[in-house]
Amino acid sequence: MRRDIDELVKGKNVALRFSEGNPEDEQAQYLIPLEDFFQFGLSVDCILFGFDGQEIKILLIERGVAPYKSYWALPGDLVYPNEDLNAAAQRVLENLTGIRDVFMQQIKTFGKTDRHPLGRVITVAFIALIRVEHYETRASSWADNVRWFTLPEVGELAFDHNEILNKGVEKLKSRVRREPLGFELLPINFTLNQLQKLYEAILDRPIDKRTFRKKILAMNFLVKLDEKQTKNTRRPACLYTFDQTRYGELLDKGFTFEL
Amino acid sequence: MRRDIDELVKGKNVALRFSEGNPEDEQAQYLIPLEDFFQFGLSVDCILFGFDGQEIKILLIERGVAPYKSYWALPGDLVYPNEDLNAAAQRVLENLTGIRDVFMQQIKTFGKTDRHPLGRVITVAFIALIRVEHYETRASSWADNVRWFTLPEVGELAFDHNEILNKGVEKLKSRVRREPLGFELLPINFTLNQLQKLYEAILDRPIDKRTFRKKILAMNFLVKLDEKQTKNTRRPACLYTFDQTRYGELLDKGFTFEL
DNA sequence: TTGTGATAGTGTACATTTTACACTTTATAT
DNA sequence: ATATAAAGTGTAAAATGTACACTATCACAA
Repeated sequence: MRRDIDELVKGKNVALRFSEGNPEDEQAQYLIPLEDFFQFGLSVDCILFGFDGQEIKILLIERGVAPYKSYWALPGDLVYPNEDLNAAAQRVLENLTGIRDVFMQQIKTFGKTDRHPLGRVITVAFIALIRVEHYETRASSWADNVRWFTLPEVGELAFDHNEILNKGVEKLKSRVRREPLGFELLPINFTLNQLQKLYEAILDRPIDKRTFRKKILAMNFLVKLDEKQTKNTRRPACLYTFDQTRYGELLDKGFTFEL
Repeated sequence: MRRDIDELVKGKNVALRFSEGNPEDEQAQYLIPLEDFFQFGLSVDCILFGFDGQEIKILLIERGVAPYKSYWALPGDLVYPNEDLNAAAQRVLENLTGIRDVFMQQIKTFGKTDRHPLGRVITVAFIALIRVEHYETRASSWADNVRWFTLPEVGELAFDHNEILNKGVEKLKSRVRREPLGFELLPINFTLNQLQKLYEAILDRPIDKRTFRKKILAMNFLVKLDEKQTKNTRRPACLYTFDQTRYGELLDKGFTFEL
């Protein structure tokens, strides 16, 4: 993939030569000044959202190394040279929580020239949603400490992570109304009350119970299960599950989720 | 900003040392393997949308250099080491069209490992909207040729630019319904019929005239001007303009644009 | 100047969607 | 058996969205 890469390290002002097709063809060659190429660091940062039944929480790590040692930060890491962006983000979260195939979406890339004290490192930010029931956080070599925060608990973070976090919360709020993301934060089988509480937590406003149930059931991709909630103090609630296949079929017919 | 950078070129396996605060403090130092750092190329690509009164058009350039010489491509360029992402995108479009302060939004970052034949170059994609009345395209040192395309006219583009373009069109369609972007594509003063045609072109479906006018005027941020359209063949239409200040005030009151 | 043609501009009735609102049911725990 | 706490359900009024067809105005040409 990368050719003549040895040229890169021979000296600071060496240009990288690259030819396409016939190497004799002068026209097919061009020079790119090294100064302009392969100068950037690249990282991914993940805003990992969870839901404990009451509140939306965000997983942060306490940095164990400089820069920003002992600051709390979004989990993130440098991208490996042969790794896709999504793969890097998945890797970060797998190392941290042990979960594979986390639901994840890219939200924005942050690239201010001075955002990293070490040099020009740009970062691609993702939001990730997990079912809290599953997670098991692990300390990593980069982190002293790992902890779930509610939004108001979050203080000053490392790098530009406050800005990234704000963007992530904003995107979660807007996307959760137009895409069926909420289910990623609940157990596979959930009650309608759990779902409603989740939406109320994300959108930060109360929702009328009957209206909510009518709307969400009318969309016709929730399947009512025979089993009911166990371990409830009082009357147990019916369990539902999100039918991905049915949702896909609806999409094909031009349906758009909206809440 | 970047310290000890000379280390970078001394040899392939040298690590970059960085210390924060007191250099005596061992704890505050850490090593990053060179292999993982400053390995990436970074570019921006712009999807430049224009509207000729009938159809949405996209500006493409014909590449004059390898790779993908003589393919059509989105305008883009490598980001300078000390340049912010937005600044780079603005520069690309200023060089191409002579316009400064183009309306622009980041849409997504594309970073597949094999997307660039030269090496690992990731690109941050933007959509940009301009008033066609103003533009004056210029050939650049990178481009043989510059031309507006309608969407169906676009063939196979360089790199992964078809994928980027599709994403851009998708984002334009969804954002134009939730943000007052359309006005960026029309002259400062425009008629309601022009505005309607624009929406019909972007959303690719007919809209009822009376419904459209009622909706858009009810939002209360369009100002009817005294002057009327000139150079019309038949009855001239009233001109309107978008009142940015008024729109801002509405936003503060919790209003959300929706069409 | 007058007539004609093309586009601008307007209002209403009906259908749909959204909202607000309070009581009954059910399983559990005592 | 009974008390309790949470689950679950329907309707009417308001607001919003949609469909639809004619009149008004100016430019141009005769």
